[in-house]
Amino acid sequence: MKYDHINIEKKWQDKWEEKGVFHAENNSVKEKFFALIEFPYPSGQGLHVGHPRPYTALDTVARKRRLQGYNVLYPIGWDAFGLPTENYAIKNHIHPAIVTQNNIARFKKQIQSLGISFDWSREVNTTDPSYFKWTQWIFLQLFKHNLAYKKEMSVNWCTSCKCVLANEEVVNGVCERCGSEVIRKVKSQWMLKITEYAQRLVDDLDTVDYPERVKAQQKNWIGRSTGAEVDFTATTGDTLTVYTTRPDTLFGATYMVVSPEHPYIEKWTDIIENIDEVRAYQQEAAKKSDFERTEMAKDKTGVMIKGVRAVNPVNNTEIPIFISDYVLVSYGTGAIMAVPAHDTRDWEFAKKFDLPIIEVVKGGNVQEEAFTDCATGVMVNSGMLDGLSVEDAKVKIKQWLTENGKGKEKVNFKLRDWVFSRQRYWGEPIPIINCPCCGYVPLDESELPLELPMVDSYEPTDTGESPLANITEWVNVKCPKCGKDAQRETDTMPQWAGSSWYFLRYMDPHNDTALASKEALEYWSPVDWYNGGMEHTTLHLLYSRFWHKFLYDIGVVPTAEPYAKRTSHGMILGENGEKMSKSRGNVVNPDEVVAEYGADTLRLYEMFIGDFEKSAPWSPDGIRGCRRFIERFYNLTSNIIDSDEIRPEMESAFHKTIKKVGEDIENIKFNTAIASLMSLINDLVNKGVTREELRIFTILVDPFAPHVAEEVWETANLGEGMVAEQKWPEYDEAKCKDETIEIAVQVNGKIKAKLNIAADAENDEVIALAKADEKVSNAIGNMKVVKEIYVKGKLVNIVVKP
RNA sequence: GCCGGUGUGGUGGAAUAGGCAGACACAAGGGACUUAAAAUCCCUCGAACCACAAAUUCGUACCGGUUCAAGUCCGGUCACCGGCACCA
Repeated sequence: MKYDHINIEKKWQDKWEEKGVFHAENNSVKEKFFALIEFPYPSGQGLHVGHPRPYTALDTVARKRRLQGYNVLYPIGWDAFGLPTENYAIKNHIHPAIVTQNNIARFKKQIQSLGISFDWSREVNTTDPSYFKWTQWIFLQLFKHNLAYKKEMSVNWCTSCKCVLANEEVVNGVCERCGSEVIRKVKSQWMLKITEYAQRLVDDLDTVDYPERVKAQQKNWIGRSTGAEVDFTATTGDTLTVYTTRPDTLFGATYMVVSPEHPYIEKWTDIIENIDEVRAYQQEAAKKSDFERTEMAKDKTGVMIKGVRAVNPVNNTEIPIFISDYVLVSYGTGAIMAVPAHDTRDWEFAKKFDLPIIEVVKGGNVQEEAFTDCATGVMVNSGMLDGLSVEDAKVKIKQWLTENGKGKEKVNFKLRDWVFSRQRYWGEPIPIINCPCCGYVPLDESELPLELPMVDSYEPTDTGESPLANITEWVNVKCPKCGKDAQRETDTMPQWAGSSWYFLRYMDPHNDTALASKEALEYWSPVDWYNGGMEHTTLHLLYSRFWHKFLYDIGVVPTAEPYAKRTSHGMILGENGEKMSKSRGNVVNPDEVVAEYGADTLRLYEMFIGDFEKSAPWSPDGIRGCRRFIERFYNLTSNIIDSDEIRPEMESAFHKTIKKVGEDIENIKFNTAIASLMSLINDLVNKGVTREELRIFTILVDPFAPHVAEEVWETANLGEGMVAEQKWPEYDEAKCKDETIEIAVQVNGKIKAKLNIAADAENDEVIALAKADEKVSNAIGNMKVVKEIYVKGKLVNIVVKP
């Protein structure tokens, strides 16, 4: 019997929607389960087969949880602001809003053809004013709590997008999005103080269930380090503070280095004897991008500042001060004490400039190379620290510094504040008015949403100003505070804004008096299970945790963390094992797969292709096995034994499969869950299937291949209603066990025979049986038995000696 | 350089409180059905030895260790992937 996937899948998709079986209830006494996927950016390319992998995975979980009686919220929406849409709009002279609308329509049609159990009644769209009203509202709260501020600073500027980028968006010195060169540009930017939350963003990772690799990457990115600030006194009388993680090596500091941007250079202009040389070096450094500076890391450059020296507070030694671009202005204090004996960078610099190298931790040959692997060493040449371990020396010197007013313990982070403005049209306008008298004045909340003006030209400008700046009728307003002439902020928010809180909107998507009602937030928070890509670990995931913590602090949301559990899917690669991309020509469009094999086959294959957390290459051959499974399942309906019971000989197989499939789904081992269903169906095809067996099997298949499950349910008349309305079967642990089992018998670890024994047979009994076996006794021969081991249900090992 | 991960048949991948390596599937080969093909069904399928079978030996990147027993644990090496990187 041929399986007509085209008509059957359409039929059930319509029925599900008609009955609203996937709609979540907001006022339910049932236990809730909130499953979340990263909502897609509706690009012009449409879906490729990588998109459905996470959607299907959580759909499998969501469908199973519904069958288990949970009130499941599994929503979707569109992260639709952003540059690709805007660039496409500019090129083709279509308004980005129209482009967005078209792309969404296409994405929606594609996704709906997959039969994912999304609650479409809660669809959100970040570009919808009723949505971004609340994105702007959150920004205003951040502003009011001094977490949003404007700052003149050197920023990453993409020469092609003509737009500022966050540090996170610069990859290897080029724009993450378009691959163009990124240069430094000094601009006034809106910033968000994510650094204020750095410590909590690290600490609270202990309270959530994320994969270790995700936690590690976030910690790495936040880059917490503990050390000390040490005050050196310059010969000018100024205090020059450095940050170090190795205060124990203070006696080994033979010179200092300040970054080219350090403010003391200005201050000391008249004192520095070689100021021209210093200035020239500053200018050279300023020309280089951050990337160039780090690329040339190997070769240290710098200039000694003549006329000023610094005094080491522990031994009053005068040491020289250099400027060098290997010291970054943006980290610590922008100045370091250099300990060449125990730091590779300082060592290289000291060698180049012929500076003294003093060993302060015993163990290496510091004239040959820096001895950095010295955490367990002993202090030397260090006055009061001599003889102490590195660990103890750290404690003692910090104490000394504090007591003598020469420094203090200090924690530093690599994380920097979030550059939040973009000089583009297609983003949320920042709801701030710049008044010459009152400064930055927040728009009154009653004026939200502040919508984008409809314009003809939204091309970026070369001057670095937002295209909104040219629209004078929009820009020029009266100051809400003093009523005088003022101007709107013309920068827009980055794409990360709308996606930093979208999961909250799903809880109550049509609310127009709050981002979501208190009741909805209380009931649905936190997200129970969030699946997404590793590429968002340091961007979206960190940003949204930051916003959520802020919303928690001001009493808007009930939990400190937004996501209780996070999982990550591997990519679907092209047939050639490379990442799918248009330029590589290895993109597989799900539409074609759905047309040829059906959505169920695609879903099943995406889950069967391999370990969900690892990437796997697409195989046009591999998918055929999944289609075969669907057909074998469908054809079971013509092989039914008229019985409403599980046959005794099938009992353990069914109980085991129920257990395995259920556990594997929760543990994201979809591939082995499907393998166990395949094993069972192979048996059923041979032995036939009773009505009850088919009923159970169909429910187990449903989370993976819901259309064919419904069709089988209906065709075989297995029960009232749809499969989607049934109860997930329970298993009985006692019935998962077989009465007789096969064990292996080894002699000295080599398998000699297989034995069928009763599962509950005792040690002695099994060993006696094993020894009675002809092959085993031959192997033992007349050697001496020294040990007999029976591992219950697994094997026997008889250890013999000649 | 630092952090994280991975390494198993022709292929995708199973198997870790240490216990029969290769489940499940794909591809390939052989057979049945068919005028033929497709589909379907049955058989074989890590390697060596061998006419064949039985038996034996080898085999989870590499070297070594612990153990009755190691893909799994420990020490070391190599390769690849991802992230970070002059962060003091």
